[in-house]
Amino acid sequence: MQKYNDTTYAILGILTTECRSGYEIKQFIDNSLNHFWKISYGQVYPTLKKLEQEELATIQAASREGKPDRKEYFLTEKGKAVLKDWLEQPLKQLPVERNEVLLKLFFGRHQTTEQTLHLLEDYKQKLEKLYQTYEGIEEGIEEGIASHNHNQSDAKYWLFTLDYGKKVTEAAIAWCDATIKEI
Amino acid sequence: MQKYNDTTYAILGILTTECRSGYEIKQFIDNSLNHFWKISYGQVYPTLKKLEQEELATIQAASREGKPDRKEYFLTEKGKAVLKDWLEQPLKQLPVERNEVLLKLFFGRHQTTEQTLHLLEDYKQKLEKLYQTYEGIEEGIEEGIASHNHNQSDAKYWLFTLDYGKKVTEAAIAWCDATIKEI
DNA sequence: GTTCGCATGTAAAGAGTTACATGATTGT
DNA sequence: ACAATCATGTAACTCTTTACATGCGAAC
Repeated sequence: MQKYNDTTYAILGILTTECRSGYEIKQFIDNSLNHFWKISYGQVYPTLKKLEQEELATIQAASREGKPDRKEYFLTEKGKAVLKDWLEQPLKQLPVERNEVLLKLFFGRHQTTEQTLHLLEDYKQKLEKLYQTYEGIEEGIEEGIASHNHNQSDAKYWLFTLDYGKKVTEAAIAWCDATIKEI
Repeated sequence: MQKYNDTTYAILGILTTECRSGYEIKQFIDNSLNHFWKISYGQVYPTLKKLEQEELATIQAASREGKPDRKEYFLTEKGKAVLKDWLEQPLKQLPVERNEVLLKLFFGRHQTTEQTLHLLEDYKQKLEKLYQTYEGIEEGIEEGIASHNHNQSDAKYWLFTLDYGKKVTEAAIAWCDATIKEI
């Protein structure tokens, strides 16, 4: 089976929800996958175009009263098969996550102690803000369940991914505290 | 002051250690920064070339008995100033770290429970291996201190970055365990 | 002589961001 | 008129990986 990139699989997966247009997909990623995935319109539209060319999805033009026309995409059987196949594939090697803070800290000898402390405090603050973002997304998902806006069995998995973000961010914040004390 | 990319700053920083050649820089990154930074020869050599063109470093050809010739790079005052300036700059926004596991888990509804469990167990195993890699790097740094192979005050910061990797990986492993139980 | 580690490099392809361009509809 | 939101798209640029090409010196 032909290989696609993860961005393609992400969009393929989102098309199993009620998201249908490029605009909506981008919104969805910004609101619900933002803790571990992001995407720009510069990727969304070309990828959708490719999806149709490869017959993984079909397009339907939709005029909805009160809003501009849009293109709605629907997975084909082939599209569903490609998604299913990807889900079954073993994980690739864990990617190295580049971290600007650690890179600067690594060269901490060339900074003053104040600068290093400031770096860590700034990082900690950003992490705390991130944590709050996660809580916000979590609430959004829970509201979505309550108002039946999205599939209940999807929500379960969505909450798992959020928990990951929270746990890992907590650990990073704790490391900041410990390192600030040790410097 | 002109801006460069983080890869350039990483190399600039490494040139403050005893690493002098492109080959050595690549080795160093693979051995000591591998938990939060990586680089390919396709970046190393062109970046070094640019460093010289921009007068951030000078080249010296070096013949060492028993080994092929190589080019040794030395930071200029301008190079040191650029590095220092970057260290002082405030952090950019935290990047979104794409995570293939979370992406697959997000679409867990389209998998069997067995598949999801397998995904998480595979991830956990990879994280444990990663943790061991960190311990290996840590030992390497400690040996480097003992044998005076590298600057003592560098080592302090290097160990901080490793601790980060360990703490965050631990949290991820704990999340795997908790999620496996909950599924 | 051939394999391994040391050493330097480039070209092409792929991935992703940014900035731009366009236009509909609704509310103020 | 105008701003805001919804909506689609492209071109240029940057960054990175991969694959290839080359060659020295040592050890077996």
